[in-house]
Amino acid sequence: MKVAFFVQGRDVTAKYVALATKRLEALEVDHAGTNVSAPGVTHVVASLFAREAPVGLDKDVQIVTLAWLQYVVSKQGHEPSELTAEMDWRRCKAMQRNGAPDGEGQVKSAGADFQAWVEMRLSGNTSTSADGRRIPSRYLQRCNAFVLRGKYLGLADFPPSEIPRHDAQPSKKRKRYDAHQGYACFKSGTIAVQPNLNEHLTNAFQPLVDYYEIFNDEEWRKVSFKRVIDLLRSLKFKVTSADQLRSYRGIGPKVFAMIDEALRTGYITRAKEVWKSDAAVSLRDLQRVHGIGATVARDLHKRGIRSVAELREHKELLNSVQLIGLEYLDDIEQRIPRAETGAIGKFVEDTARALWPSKALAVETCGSYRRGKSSSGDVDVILTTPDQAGCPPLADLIAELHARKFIAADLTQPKDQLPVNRQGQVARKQTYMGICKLPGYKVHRRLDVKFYPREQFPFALLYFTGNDHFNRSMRNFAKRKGWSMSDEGIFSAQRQRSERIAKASRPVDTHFRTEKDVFDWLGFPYKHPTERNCYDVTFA
DNA sequence: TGGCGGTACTG
DNA sequence: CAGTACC
DNA sequence: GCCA
Repeated sequence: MKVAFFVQGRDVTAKYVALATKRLEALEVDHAGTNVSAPGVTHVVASLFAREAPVGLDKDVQIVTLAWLQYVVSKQGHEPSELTAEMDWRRCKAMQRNGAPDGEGQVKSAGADFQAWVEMRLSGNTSTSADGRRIPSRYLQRCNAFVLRGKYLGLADFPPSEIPRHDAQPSKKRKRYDAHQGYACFKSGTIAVQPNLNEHLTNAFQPLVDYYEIFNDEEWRKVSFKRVIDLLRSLKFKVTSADQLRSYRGIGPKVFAMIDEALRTGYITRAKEVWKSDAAVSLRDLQRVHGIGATVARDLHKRGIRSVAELREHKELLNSVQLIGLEYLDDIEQRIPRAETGAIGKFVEDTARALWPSKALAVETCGSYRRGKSSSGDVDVILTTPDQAGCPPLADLIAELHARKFIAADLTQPKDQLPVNRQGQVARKQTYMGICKLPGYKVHRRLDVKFYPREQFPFALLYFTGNDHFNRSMRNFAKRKGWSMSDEGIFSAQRQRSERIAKASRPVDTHFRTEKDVFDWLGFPYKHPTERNCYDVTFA
Protein backbone atom coordinates (compact mmCIF):
# COMPACT_ATOMS: atom_id res chain seq x y z
CA MET A 1 0.00 0.00 0.00
CA LYS A 2 1.23 3.42 -0.89
CA VAL A 3 -0.12 6.72 0.27
CA ALA A 4 0.67 10.08 -1.12
CA PHE A 5 -0.64 13.20 0.46
CA PHE A 6 -0.33 16.82 -0.33
CA VAL A 7 -1.16 19.58 2.04
CA GLN A 8 -0.74 23.27 1.88
CA GLY A 9 -0.95 26.13 4.30
CA ARG A 10 0.17 26.71 7.87
CA ASP A 11 -1.73 26.46 11.15
CA VAL A 12 -4.00 23.47 10.99
CA THR A 13 -2.02 22.00 8.19
CA ALA A 14 1.15 21.23 10.05
CA LYS A 15 -0.85 19.54 12.76
CA TYR A 16 -2.64 17.26 10.34
CA VAL A 17 0.48 16.49 8.40
CA ALA A 18 2.06 15.34 11.63
CA LEU A 19 -0.98 13.31 12.60
CA ALA A 20 -1.28 11.73 9.20
CA THR A 21 2.40 10.88 9.09
CA LYS A 22 2.25 9.33 12.52
CA ARG A 23 -0.78 7.29 11.59
CA LEU A 24 0.75 6.10 8.34
CA GLU A 25 3.96 5.09 10.04
CA ALA A 26 2.01 3.14 12.61
CA LEU A 27 0.40 1.26 9.77
CA GLU A 28 3.80 0.72 8.21
CA VAL A 29 2.59 2.44 5.14
CA ASP A 30 4.87 3.60 2.40
CA HIS A 31 3.99 7.25 2.26
CA ALA A 32 5.15 10.45 0.73
CA GLY A 33 3.94 13.76 2.02
CA THR A 34 4.42 17.06 0.32
CA ASN A 35 3.91 20.36 2.01
CA VAL A 36 3.28 23.13 -0.41
CA SER A 37 3.54 26.73 0.54
CA ALA A 38 1.21 29.01 -1.31
CA PRO A 39 -0.66 32.06 -0.11
CA GLY A 40 -4.37 32.26 0.30
CA VAL A 41 -5.47 29.18 2.14
CA THR A 42 -4.85 28.16 5.68
CA HIS A 43 -7.86 26.52 7.17
CA VAL A 44 -9.02 24.51 4.24
CA VAL A 45 -7.13 21.43 5.16
CA ALA A 46 -9.43 20.12 7.82
CA SER A 47 -12.33 20.10 5.44
CA LEU A 48 -10.13 18.56 2.85
CA PHE A 49 -9.42 15.65 5.07
CA ALA A 50 -13.07 15.06 5.51
CA ARG A 51 -13.64 15.44 1.82
CA GLU A 52 -10.78 13.57 0.37
CA ALA A 53 -8.98 11.50 2.87
CA PRO A 54 -10.26 8.12 3.87
CA VAL A 55 -7.92 8.28 6.80
CA GLY A 56 -7.59 5.13 8.77
CA LEU A 57 -9.35 2.95 6.26
CA ASP A 58 -7.59 -0.20 5.33
CA LYS A 59 -7.92 0.15 1.60
CA ASP A 60 -5.26 1.20 -0.80
CA VAL A 61 -5.79 4.87 -0.38
CA GLN A 62 -4.53 8.05 -1.79
CA ILE A 63 -4.87 11.18 0.20
CA VAL A 64 -5.20 14.15 -2.03
CA THR A 65 -6.27 17.55 -0.98
CA LEU A 66 -7.90 20.37 -2.76
CA ALA A 67 -5.26 22.60 -1.32
CA TRP A 68 -2.85 21.02 -3.68
CA LEU A 69 -5.27 21.55 -6.47
CA GLN A 70 -5.54 25.17 -5.45
CA TYR A 71 -1.81 25.44 -5.63
CA VAL A 72 -1.71 23.90 -9.06
CA VAL A 73 -4.52 26.08 -10.28
CA SER A 74 -2.90 29.22 -8.95
CA LYS A 75 0.32 28.23 -10.68
CA GLN A 76 -1.58 28.02 -13.92
CA GLY A 77 -2.75 31.55 -13.41
CA HIS A 78 -6.42 30.98 -12.76
CA GLU A 79 -8.46 32.97 -10.35
CA PRO A 80 -9.28 31.51 -6.95
CA SER A 81 -12.94 32.03 -7.79
CA GLU A 82 -12.63 29.32 -10.39
CA LEU A 83 -11.41 27.00 -7.74
CA THR A 84 -14.20 27.69 -5.33
CA ALA A 85 -16.59 26.74 -8.07
CA GLU A 86 -14.93 23.37 -7.99
CA MET A 87 -15.82 22.73 -4.43
CA ASP A 88 -19.14 21.18 -3.75
CA TRP A 89 -20.50 23.68 -1.33
CA ARG A 90 -23.72 21.83 -0.93
CA ARG A 91 -21.81 19.27 1.03
CA CYS A 92 -19.99 21.85 3.06
CA LYS A 93 -23.27 23.54 3.83
CA ALA A 94 -24.65 20.35 5.21
CA MET A 95 -21.98 20.58 7.85
CA GLN A 96 -22.12 24.29 8.35
CA ARG A 97 -24.46 24.11 11.30
CA ASN A 98 -21.90 22.14 13.16
CA GLY A 99 -19.16 24.62 12.71
CA ALA A 100 -17.84 23.09 9.55
CA PRO A 101 -16.59 25.16 6.66
CA ASP A 102 -18.54 28.17 5.62
CA GLY A 103 -19.98 27.90 2.18
CA GLU A 104 -19.61 31.35 0.76
CA GLY A 105 -16.59 30.69 -1.36
CA GLN A 106 -14.08 30.84 1.42
CA VAL A 107 -13.42 28.26 4.04
CA LYS A 108 -13.17 30.21 7.24
CA SER A 109 -12.70 27.76 10.02
CA ALA A 110 -13.09 24.20 11.03
CA GLY A 111 -15.30 23.74 14.07
CA ALA A 112 -14.15 21.99 17.18
CA ASP A 113 -16.37 18.97 16.64
CA PHE A 114 -15.16 18.69 13.12
CA GLN A 115 -11.53 18.85 14.08
CA ALA A 116 -12.13 16.31 16.80
CA TRP A 117 -13.68 14.05 14.24
CA VAL A 118 -10.74 14.39 11.88
CA GLU A 119 -8.40 13.56 14.72
CA MET A 120 -10.52 10.58 15.55
CA ARG A 121 -10.20 9.26 12.02
CA LEU A 122 -6.51 9.91 12.07
CA SER A 123 -6.05 8.06 15.33
CA GLY A 124 -8.01 5.11 14.05
CA ASN A 125 -10.78 5.37 16.63
CA THR A 126 -14.39 5.12 15.68
CA SER A 127 -16.28 7.09 18.26
CA THR A 128 -13.95 9.14 20.39
CA SER A 129 -11.35 11.62 19.36
CA ALA A 130 -7.67 11.18 20.03
CA ASP A 131 -7.88 13.05 23.29
CA GLY A 132 -10.78 10.95 24.47
CA ARG A 133 -13.46 13.51 23.76
CA ARG A 134 -16.74 12.07 22.69
CA ILE A 135 -18.13 13.29 19.43
CA PRO A 136 -21.88 13.89 19.28
CA SER A 137 -23.38 10.86 17.59
CA ARG A 138 -25.44 12.78 15.08
CA TYR A 139 -22.39 14.66 14.04
CA LEU A 140 -20.29 11.53 13.98
CA GLN A 141 -22.73 9.86 11.62
CA ARG A 142 -22.84 12.84 9.41
CA CYS A 143 -19.09 13.12 9.12
CA ASN A 144 -18.62 9.43 8.51
CA ALA A 145 -21.25 9.46 5.83
CA PHE A 146 -19.51 12.46 4.37
CA VAL A 147 -16.26 10.61 3.89
CA LEU A 148 -17.76 7.34 2.87
CA ARG A 149 -20.01 8.96 0.38
CA GLY A 150 -17.30 11.09 -1.09
CA LYS A 151 -14.75 8.36 -1.43
CA TYR A 152 -16.45 5.07 -1.86
CA LEU A 153 -20.01 5.60 -2.87
CA GLY A 154 -19.80 9.04 -4.32
CA LEU A 155 -23.38 9.80 -3.42
CA ALA A 156 -22.32 13.34 -3.02
CA ASP A 157 -25.51 14.93 -4.14
CA PHE A 158 -27.68 13.24 -1.61
CA PRO A 159 -28.07 14.75 1.83
CA PRO A 160 -27.41 11.98 4.36
CA SER A 161 -31.09 11.31 4.94
CA GLU A 162 -31.65 10.75 1.28
CA ILE A 163 -28.96 8.24 0.48
CA PRO A 164 -30.90 5.55 -1.33
CA ARG A 165 -30.40 2.02 -0.15
CA HIS A 166 -29.40 -0.37 -2.82
CA ASP A 167 -32.64 -2.23 -2.43
CA ALA A 168 -34.69 0.93 -2.21
CA GLN A 169 -37.76 1.27 -4.39
CA PRO A 170 -38.03 4.40 -6.48
CA SER A 171 -39.70 7.04 -4.41
CA LYS A 172 -42.63 8.86 -5.90
CA LYS A 173 -42.04 11.80 -3.63
CA ARG A 174 -38.57 12.54 -4.85
CA LYS A 175 -39.09 12.22 -8.51
CA ARG A 176 -36.00 14.16 -9.42
CA TYR A 177 -33.81 11.53 -7.87
CA ASP A 178 -35.47 8.57 -9.55
CA ALA A 179 -32.95 8.48 -12.31
CA HIS A 180 -30.19 8.32 -9.82
CA GLN A 181 -31.46 5.21 -8.16
CA GLY A 182 -28.53 2.99 -8.76
CA TYR A 183 -26.73 5.49 -10.91
CA ALA A 184 -25.85 8.33 -8.62
CA CYS A 185 -23.23 6.17 -7.02
CA PHE A 186 -21.21 6.86 -10.09
CA LYS A 187 -20.87 10.47 -9.15
CA SER A 188 -17.29 11.08 -8.32
CA GLY A 189 -16.89 13.43 -5.44
CA THR A 190 -13.16 13.16 -5.33
CA ILE A 191 -10.75 15.47 -6.96
CA ALA A 192 -7.42 13.78 -7.34
CA VAL A 193 -4.48 15.73 -8.50
CA GLN A 194 -1.42 13.66 -8.76
CA PRO A 195 1.53 15.76 -9.72
CA ASN A 196 3.77 14.32 -12.36
CA LEU A 197 6.96 13.63 -10.44
CA ASN A 198 8.71 12.39 -13.55
CA GLU A 199 8.32 15.26 -15.92
CA HIS A 200 12.01 15.03 -16.67
CA LEU A 201 11.31 11.65 -18.26
CA THR A 202 7.85 12.10 -19.72
CA ASN A 203 9.06 15.21 -21.51
CA ALA A 204 11.87 13.18 -23.01
CA PHE A 205 9.50 10.49 -24.29
CA GLN A 206 6.69 12.71 -25.55
CA PRO A 207 8.46 13.59 -28.83
CA LEU A 208 8.68 9.88 -29.62
CA VAL A 209 4.94 9.43 -29.13
CA ASP A 210 4.28 12.54 -31.20
CA TYR A 211 6.53 11.23 -33.91
CA TYR A 212 4.89 7.83 -34.21
CA GLU A 213 1.49 9.47 -33.96
CA ILE A 214 1.96 11.14 -37.33
CA PHE A 215 2.33 7.87 -39.22
CA ASN A 216 -0.18 5.08 -39.11
CA ASP A 217 2.25 2.28 -39.69
CA GLU A 218 3.88 1.99 -36.30
CA GLU A 219 0.82 2.10 -34.14
CA TRP A 220 2.14 -0.37 -31.58
CA ARG A 221 5.44 1.30 -31.12
CA LYS A 222 3.50 4.47 -30.40
CA VAL A 223 1.23 2.68 -27.94
CA SER A 224 4.23 1.27 -26.14
CA PHE A 225 5.81 4.68 -25.70
CA LYS A 226 2.50 6.10 -24.61
CA ARG A 227 2.21 3.43 -21.97
CA VAL A 228 5.66 4.29 -20.74
CA ILE A 229 4.68 7.92 -20.34
CA ASP A 230 1.51 7.07 -18.48
CA LEU A 231 3.43 4.65 -16.32
CA LEU A 232 5.96 7.34 -15.41
CA ARG A 233 3.16 9.79 -14.76
CA SER A 234 1.41 7.35 -12.45
CA LEU A 235 4.45 6.78 -10.27
CA LYS A 236 4.41 8.26 -6.82
CA PHE A 237 8.14 8.70 -6.67
CA LYS A 238 10.69 10.48 -8.77
CA VAL A 239 12.76 8.12 -10.86
CA THR A 240 16.48 8.64 -10.35
CA SER A 241 17.76 5.41 -11.79
CA ALA A 242 16.49 3.21 -14.59
CA ASP A 243 16.98 0.22 -12.33
CA GLN A 244 14.00 1.35 -10.28
CA LEU A 245 11.80 0.49 -13.27
CA ARG A 246 13.38 -2.78 -14.29
CA SER A 247 10.52 -4.91 -13.04
CA TYR A 248 7.67 -2.78 -14.38
CA ARG A 249 5.45 -4.20 -17.09
CA GLY A 250 6.01 -2.24 -20.27
CA ILE A 251 9.65 -1.44 -19.67
CA GLY A 252 11.68 -3.52 -22.08
CA PRO A 253 15.32 -3.35 -23.06
CA LYS A 254 14.91 -0.45 -25.50
CA VAL A 255 12.87 1.72 -23.19
CA PHE A 256 15.14 0.85 -20.30
CA ALA A 257 18.12 2.14 -22.25
CA MET A 258 16.25 5.30 -23.19
CA ILE A 259 15.30 6.01 -19.60
CA ASP A 260 18.87 5.47 -18.62
CA GLU A 261 20.04 7.88 -21.27
CA ALA A 262 17.44 10.47 -20.36
CA LEU A 263 18.48 10.34 -16.71
CA ARG A 264 22.14 10.73 -17.58
CA THR A 265 21.96 13.32 -20.35
CA GLY A 266 18.51 14.89 -20.02
CA TYR A 267 17.31 13.76 -23.42
CA ILE A 268 16.83 10.73 -25.66
CA THR A 269 18.99 10.80 -28.80
CA ARG A 270 16.39 8.92 -30.78
CA ALA A 271 13.71 11.47 -29.92
CA LYS A 272 15.93 14.25 -31.18
CA GLU A 273 16.88 12.43 -34.35
CA VAL A 274 13.37 11.74 -35.55
CA TRP A 275 12.36 15.36 -35.40
CA LYS A 276 15.23 16.51 -37.56
CA SER A 277 13.10 15.85 -40.61
CA ASP A 278 11.18 18.85 -41.93
CA ALA A 279 8.50 16.55 -43.28
CA ALA A 280 7.80 15.14 -39.85
CA VAL A 281 7.38 18.65 -38.48
CA SER A 282 4.99 19.54 -41.30
CA LEU A 283 2.94 16.41 -40.85
CA ARG A 284 2.59 16.99 -37.15
CA ASP A 285 1.50 20.56 -37.71
CA LEU A 286 -1.17 19.52 -40.19
CA GLN A 287 -2.48 16.86 -37.86
CA ARG A 288 -3.31 19.42 -35.22
CA VAL A 289 -6.55 19.82 -37.17
CA HIS A 290 -9.44 17.60 -36.08
CA GLY A 291 -10.14 15.25 -38.96
CA ILE A 292 -6.66 15.28 -40.40
CA GLY A 293 -4.75 12.11 -39.63
CA ALA A 294 -1.67 10.45 -41.02
CA THR A 295 -3.00 9.77 -44.50
CA VAL A 296 -4.64 13.11 -45.14
CA ALA A 297 -1.60 14.94 -43.78
CA ARG A 298 0.69 13.00 -46.08
CA ASP A 299 -1.62 13.74 -48.97
CA LEU A 300 -1.66 17.44 -48.21
CA HIS A 301 2.09 17.42 -47.81
CA LYS A 302 2.45 15.87 -51.25
CA ARG A 303 0.37 18.70 -52.63
CA GLY A 304 2.86 21.13 -51.17
CA ILE A 305 0.95 22.15 -48.07
CA ARG A 306 3.48 22.30 -45.27
CA SER A 307 1.65 23.89 -42.39
CA VAL A 308 -1.68 24.89 -40.94
CA ALA A 309 -0.95 28.42 -42.06
CA GLU A 310 -0.67 27.25 -45.67
CA LEU A 311 -3.72 25.08 -45.21
CA ARG A 312 -5.80 28.14 -44.38
CA GLU A 313 -5.11 29.33 -47.92
CA HIS A 314 -6.34 26.05 -49.43
CA LYS A 315 -9.57 25.29 -47.65
CA GLU A 316 -10.93 23.76 -50.85
CA LEU A 317 -8.89 20.66 -50.03
CA LEU A 318 -10.81 20.00 -46.81
CA ASN A 319 -14.05 18.26 -46.06
CA SER A 320 -16.70 19.72 -43.78
CA VAL A 321 -15.36 18.18 -40.58
CA GLN A 322 -11.80 19.28 -41.28
CA LEU A 323 -13.03 22.78 -42.10
CA ILE A 324 -14.60 23.06 -38.68
CA GLY A 325 -11.49 21.58 -37.12
CA LEU A 326 -9.43 24.26 -38.82
CA GLU A 327 -11.82 27.05 -37.97
CA TYR A 328 -11.75 26.29 -34.24
CA LEU A 329 -8.21 24.94 -34.08
CA ASP A 330 -6.79 27.63 -31.82
CA ASP A 331 -9.64 27.29 -29.34
CA ILE A 332 -9.80 23.49 -29.33
CA GLU A 333 -6.11 23.14 -28.60
CA GLN A 334 -6.44 24.96 -25.32
CA ARG A 335 -6.90 22.99 -22.13
CA ILE A 336 -10.16 23.47 -20.27
CA PRO A 337 -9.96 24.41 -16.58
CA ARG A 338 -11.84 21.92 -14.44
CA ALA A 339 -14.41 24.48 -13.32
CA GLU A 340 -15.37 25.25 -16.91
CA THR A 341 -15.64 21.57 -17.79
CA GLY A 342 -18.07 21.20 -14.91
CA ALA A 343 -20.02 24.27 -16.01
CA ILE A 344 -20.32 22.96 -19.56
CA GLY A 345 -21.55 19.63 -18.26
CA LYS A 346 -24.06 21.44 -16.12
CA PHE A 347 -25.26 23.51 -19.05
CA VAL A 348 -25.96 20.36 -21.02
CA GLU A 349 -27.65 18.81 -17.99
CA ASP A 350 -29.82 21.85 -17.31
CA THR A 351 -30.83 22.05 -20.95
CA ALA A 352 -31.76 18.37 -21.00
CA ARG A 353 -33.84 18.67 -17.84
CA ALA A 354 -35.60 21.74 -19.21
CA LEU A 355 -36.26 19.98 -22.49
CA TRP A 356 -37.64 16.81 -20.93
CA PRO A 357 -39.10 18.03 -17.64
CA SER A 358 -41.10 14.86 -17.11
CA LYS A 359 -38.11 12.61 -17.64
CA ALA A 360 -35.91 11.52 -14.80
CA LEU A 361 -32.44 11.85 -16.21
CA ALA A 362 -29.02 10.80 -15.07
CA VAL A 363 -26.36 13.04 -16.53
CA GLU A 364 -22.68 12.57 -15.92
CA THR A 365 -19.64 14.46 -17.12
CA CYS A 366 -16.99 11.82 -17.73
CA GLY A 367 -13.58 11.76 -19.33
CA SER A 368 -10.61 13.14 -17.52
CA TYR A 369 -12.98 15.35 -15.52
CA ARG A 370 -14.50 12.34 -13.83
CA ARG A 371 -11.04 10.95 -13.27
CA GLY A 372 -10.39 14.02 -11.18
CA LYS A 373 -8.05 15.91 -13.46
CA SER A 374 -7.67 19.65 -12.97
CA SER A 375 -8.00 20.32 -16.68
CA SER A 376 -9.44 18.52 -19.68
CA GLY A 377 -8.99 18.48 -23.42
CA ASP A 378 -12.70 18.28 -24.10
CA VAL A 379 -16.00 17.69 -22.35
CA ASP A 380 -17.69 14.31 -22.33
CA VAL A 381 -21.29 14.10 -21.20
CA ILE A 382 -23.43 10.98 -21.11
CA LEU A 383 -27.08 10.70 -20.28
CA THR A 384 -29.59 8.01 -19.57
CA THR A 385 -33.13 7.72 -18.33
CA PRO A 386 -34.52 5.12 -15.96
CA ASP A 387 -37.02 4.39 -18.68
CA GLN A 388 -36.76 0.76 -19.67
CA ALA A 389 -38.30 1.51 -23.02
CA GLY A 390 -35.52 3.72 -24.32
CA CYS A 391 -34.39 7.31 -24.61
CA PRO A 392 -35.80 10.38 -26.30
CA PRO A 393 -33.95 11.51 -29.43
CA LEU A 394 -30.59 13.08 -28.68
CA ALA A 395 -31.10 15.19 -31.79
CA ASP A 396 -33.76 17.14 -29.90
CA LEU A 397 -31.27 18.01 -27.19
CA ILE A 398 -28.67 19.03 -29.72
CA ALA A 399 -31.24 21.19 -31.50
CA GLU A 400 -32.07 22.88 -28.20
CA LEU A 401 -28.38 23.46 -27.47
CA HIS A 402 -28.11 25.03 -30.91
CA ALA A 403 -31.14 27.19 -30.18
CA ARG A 404 -29.48 28.38 -27.00
CA LYS A 405 -26.41 29.36 -29.04
CA PHE A 406 -24.37 26.95 -26.96
CA ILE A 407 -23.28 24.74 -29.82
CA ALA A 408 -21.30 26.59 -32.47
CA ALA A 409 -20.67 23.77 -34.94
CA ASP A 410 -21.33 20.07 -35.46
CA LEU A 411 -18.61 17.53 -36.12
CA THR A 412 -21.16 14.80 -36.53
CA GLN A 413 -24.70 15.13 -37.70
CA PRO A 414 -27.10 14.20 -34.92
CA LYS A 415 -29.27 11.45 -36.34
CA ASP A 416 -32.92 12.35 -36.17
CA GLN A 417 -34.06 9.18 -37.91
CA LEU A 418 -32.95 6.50 -35.51
CA PRO A 419 -35.15 3.45 -35.25
CA VAL A 420 -37.72 4.10 -32.57
CA ASN A 421 -40.08 1.80 -30.77
CA ARG A 422 -43.83 2.22 -30.32
CA GLN A 423 -43.35 4.82 -27.62
CA GLY A 424 -41.20 6.85 -29.99
CA GLN A 425 -38.10 6.12 -27.96
CA VAL A 426 -34.64 5.10 -29.02
CA ALA A 427 -33.40 1.83 -27.58
CA ARG A 428 -29.78 2.14 -28.62
CA LYS A 429 -27.00 4.56 -27.98
CA GLN A 430 -26.94 7.92 -29.68
CA THR A 431 -23.79 9.91 -30.11
CA TYR A 432 -22.87 13.45 -30.94
CA MET A 433 -19.65 15.42 -31.38
CA GLY A 434 -19.45 19.14 -31.76
CA ILE A 435 -18.05 22.50 -30.71
CA CYS A 436 -19.60 24.51 -27.92
CA LYS A 437 -19.09 27.70 -25.96
CA LEU A 438 -20.63 28.79 -22.68
CA PRO A 439 -22.45 32.13 -22.68
CA GLY A 440 -20.01 34.83 -21.67
CA TYR A 441 -16.95 32.71 -22.33
CA LYS A 442 -14.41 33.36 -25.03
CA VAL A 443 -13.02 29.97 -25.98
CA HIS A 444 -14.83 27.25 -27.92
CA ARG A 445 -14.57 23.72 -26.57
CA ARG A 446 -14.92 20.22 -27.97
CA LEU A 447 -18.07 18.56 -26.71
CA ASP A 448 -19.11 14.92 -26.88
CA VAL A 449 -22.60 13.90 -25.83
CA LYS A 450 -23.96 10.38 -25.73
CA PHE A 451 -27.34 9.06 -24.72
CA TYR A 452 -27.47 5.43 -23.61
CA PRO A 453 -30.30 3.06 -22.73
CA ARG A 454 -30.09 2.54 -18.99
CA GLU A 455 -28.99 -1.07 -19.10
CA GLN A 456 -25.90 0.02 -21.00
CA PHE A 457 -25.15 2.94 -18.72
CA PRO A 458 -22.64 1.25 -16.37
CA PHE A 459 -20.62 0.15 -19.40
CA ALA A 460 -20.96 3.56 -20.97
CA LEU A 461 -19.64 5.19 -17.81
CA LEU A 462 -16.69 2.83 -17.75
CA TYR A 463 -15.86 3.51 -21.35
CA PHE A 464 -16.40 7.27 -21.25
CA THR A 465 -14.43 7.67 -18.05
CA GLY A 466 -11.39 5.84 -19.33
CA ASN A 467 -8.55 6.38 -19.52
CA ASP A 468 -7.71 4.66 -22.76
CA HIS A 469 -5.15 2.33 -21.22
CA PHE A 470 -7.61 1.40 -18.53
CA ASN A 471 -10.28 0.57 -21.11
CA ARG A 472 -7.95 -1.48 -23.24
CA SER A 473 -6.66 -3.27 -20.23
CA MET A 474 -10.05 -4.11 -18.84
CA ARG A 475 -11.39 -5.22 -22.19
CA ASN A 476 -8.34 -7.33 -22.73
CA PHE A 477 -8.89 -8.90 -19.34
CA ALA A 478 -12.48 -9.69 -20.29
CA LYS A 479 -11.45 -11.05 -23.65
CA ARG A 480 -8.98 -13.50 -22.19
CA LYS A 481 -11.79 -14.92 -20.15
CA GLY A 482 -13.90 -15.36 -23.25
CA TRP A 483 -15.94 -12.18 -23.18
CA SER A 484 -16.03 -9.15 -25.35
CA MET A 485 -16.69 -5.94 -23.50
CA SER A 486 -17.65 -2.59 -24.94
CA ASP A 487 -19.50 0.56 -23.94
CA GLU A 488 -22.75 -1.27 -24.63
CA GLY A 489 -22.24 -4.32 -22.49
CA ILE A 490 -20.47 -7.59 -22.16
CA PHE A 491 -20.97 -10.43 -24.55
CA SER A 492 -19.54 -13.81 -25.30
CA ALA A 493 -16.54 -13.26 -27.56
CA GLN A 494 -17.56 -14.24 -31.05
CA ARG A 495 -14.16 -14.68 -32.51
CA GLN A 496 -11.36 -16.47 -30.81
CA ARG A 497 -8.23 -15.45 -32.56
CA SER A 498 -5.90 -16.72 -29.93
CA GLU A 499 -5.60 -19.78 -27.76
CA ARG A 500 -5.17 -17.57 -24.76
CA ILE A 501 -8.83 -16.81 -24.93
CA ALA A 502 -10.84 -19.10 -22.77
CA LYS A 503 -14.29 -20.25 -23.67
CA ALA A 504 -16.90 -18.15 -21.93
CA SER A 505 -17.84 -20.07 -18.84
CA ARG A 506 -21.24 -18.66 -18.09
CA PRO A 507 -23.98 -16.80 -19.86
CA VAL A 508 -24.13 -13.04 -19.56
CA ASP A 509 -27.58 -12.70 -18.14
CA THR A 510 -26.79 -10.53 -15.17
CA HIS A 511 -28.34 -7.15 -14.80
CA PHE A 512 -25.52 -4.67 -14.36
CA ARG A 513 -26.68 -1.68 -12.42
CA THR A 514 -23.46 0.01 -11.45
CA GLU A 515 -19.86 0.13 -12.59
CA LYS A 516 -19.00 -1.94 -9.58
CA ASP A 517 -21.36 -4.68 -10.75
CA VAL A 518 -19.21 -4.97 -13.85
CA PHE A 519 -15.97 -5.11 -11.92
CA ASP A 520 -17.41 -7.71 -9.56
CA TRP A 521 -18.81 -9.84 -12.32
CA LEU A 522 -15.47 -9.89 -14.08
CA GLY A 523 -13.60 -10.54 -10.86
CA PHE A 524 -11.72 -7.35 -11.48
CA PRO A 525 -10.69 -5.22 -8.49
CA TYR A 526 -12.83 -2.11 -8.29
CA LYS A 527 -11.12 1.12 -9.23
CA HIS A 528 -12.50 4.48 -8.28
CA PRO A 529 -12.60 6.82 -11.30
CA THR A 530 -9.64 8.72 -9.88
CA GLU A 531 -7.69 5.49 -9.81
CA ARG A 532 -8.13 4.95 -13.51
CA ASN A 533 -5.41 7.35 -14.57
CA CYS A 534 -3.28 4.38 -15.24
CA TYR A 535 -1.07 2.89 -17.85
CA ASP A 536 -2.03 -0.68 -17.20
CA VAL A 537 -4.18 -2.64 -14.84
CA THR A 538 -2.56 -5.58 -13.23
CA PHE A 539 -4.62 -8.39 -11.91
CA ALA A 540 -3.62 -11.40 -9.95
C1' DT B 1 6.25 -15.13 -33.42
C1' DG B 2 1.67 -13.27 -33.12
C1' DG B 3 -1.08 -10.20 -30.41
C1' DC B 4 -1.93 -5.73 -28.66
C1' DG B 5 -9.99 -2.64 -27.41
C1' DG B 6 -14.28 -1.94 -29.29
C1' DT B 7 -17.13 1.22 -31.47
C1' DA B 8 -19.16 5.39 -34.57
C1' DC B 9 -19.09 8.68 -38.13
C1' DT B 10 -17.54 10.58 -42.79
C1' DG B 11 -16.92 10.28 -47.59
C1' DC C 1 -14.06 0.34 -47.15
C1' DA C 2 -10.23 3.37 -45.22
C1' DG C 3 -9.46 7.00 -42.33
C1' DT C 4 -10.27 9.39 -38.20
C1' DA C 5 -12.02 9.80 -33.83
C1' DC C 6 -13.64 8.67 -28.71
C1' DC C 7 -12.26 6.94 -23.91
C1' DG D 1 7.66 -0.92 -28.76
C1' DC D 2 6.64 -5.11 -25.04
C1' DC D 3 5.07 -9.63 -23.76
C1' DA D 4 3.66 -14.60 -23.40
